[in-house]
Amino acid sequence: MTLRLRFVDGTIIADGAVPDTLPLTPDDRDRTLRAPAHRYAELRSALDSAGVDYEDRVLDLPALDLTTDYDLRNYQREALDAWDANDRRGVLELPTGSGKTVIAVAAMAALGTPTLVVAPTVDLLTQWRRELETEFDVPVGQLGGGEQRLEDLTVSTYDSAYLRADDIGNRFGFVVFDEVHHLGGEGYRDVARLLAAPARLGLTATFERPDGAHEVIEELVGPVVYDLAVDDLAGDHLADYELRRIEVDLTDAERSAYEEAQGTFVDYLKTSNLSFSSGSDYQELVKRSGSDPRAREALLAKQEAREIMMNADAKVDALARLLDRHRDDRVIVFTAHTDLVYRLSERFLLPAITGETGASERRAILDRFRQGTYSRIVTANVLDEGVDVPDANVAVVLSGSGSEREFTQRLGRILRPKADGGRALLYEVVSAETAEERVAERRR
DNA sequence: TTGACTCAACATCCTTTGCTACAA
DNA sequence: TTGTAGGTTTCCATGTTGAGTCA
Repeated sequence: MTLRLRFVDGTIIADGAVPDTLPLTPDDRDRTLRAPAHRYAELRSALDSAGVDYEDRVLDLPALDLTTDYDLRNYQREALDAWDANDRRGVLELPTGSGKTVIAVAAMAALGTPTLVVAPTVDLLTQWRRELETEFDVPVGQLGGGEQRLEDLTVSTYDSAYLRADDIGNRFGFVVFDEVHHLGGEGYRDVARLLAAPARLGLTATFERPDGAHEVIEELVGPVVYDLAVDDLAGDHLADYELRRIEVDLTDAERSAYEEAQGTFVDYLKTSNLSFSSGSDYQELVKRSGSDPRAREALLAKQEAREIMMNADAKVDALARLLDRHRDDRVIVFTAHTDLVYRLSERFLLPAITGETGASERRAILDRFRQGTYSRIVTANVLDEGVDVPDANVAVVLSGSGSEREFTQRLGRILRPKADGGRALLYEVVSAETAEERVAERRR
């Protein structure tokens, strides 16, 4: 019996005489040899180079006529070529606003095979679908956002792709992961694992993850094959920009509350033999806090210290001065906590967007910002990613995490090239002599 | 179709010090 | 004496999102 490959529930099963060099593991339940579907391309090339004759029933895909008349910029062409040269696998790390979508569309046109595009939010899903419908003359399916319709070109959320991957894993020859850093999530990585698509493209502005899970992504999608930083494109395809740090002092009351809380935390560390040389020690502390009351107290104290430094009164005053200085500019204000968003919204009469803001209200606010009815908005972490935010030229970061990704995304909100060629400004307001100075240092 | 709700998943959460028991 | 591991089956809090359900 000749060797036969078939797709079952997110895995490739090999029937017949199988060379032992193949990366397959025996499945005791039904005595078959299996590999996760993402290794399909690898299996094929192993069989081909061993000269083994086999029957391939994994994918049976129609050829699609996808033509496009996009004119790629130089760096977009280079990125596409680099991906092509790496057996059509890999990640492109490019800044927000550099036209990642365009590159993916060009790749789809070049391959002409059924393609799945996976994106993290419904908002991005809608943008992708619109883009593909405009560009190609074929129906575009959608999984997620209330629809479950499969077509040769389909866009999906990570959540829906996760739910459907085992039964649609053999329907596509190409998969595009937008904001591919999400694929490192414990559950989401199964999406890439259960798909057989040999061609894989990941898009992101910040590939590396603090938890190291980008290594998993490299295995499932491929390594970074092309990358550009904001500074490579600033002044050319993106606006020039400037970062300004403003330090503010805590009030006396804030200072003493901060020192006391931070002290509780540091005292615990000194007696707890936690080394804190890496982020994993924080996880350890969290674990302990489940059973050790002192660990719990330390963690809550740390939480309190963070809230004090991130929401300091002087930041509100600093914002007042900045809003005054930039009366004629388009300003987005970012914070880490929703409470502060609403406080600022009341005091300065700013339209606010947080996780609690419903979809229709959010759309209305963004529309008015786009039209110019509003020239400033305040938000927590909502507009960090995956939302089509109208352009601004001034960003004020009142508080944020130490995440490089969050910082890059916030900066990206003001980098669209300006009509008058003007430069964008990002202010970071930081509480002096607190841990926030380190946090701000870490993110950039 | 919309809105309000619940639930689960994901992300961030961080510091400048050196412990203790055990096996080789 | 020296070098090394220490640990299972997670999870203090806050914020955001998608899926699913129900009215």
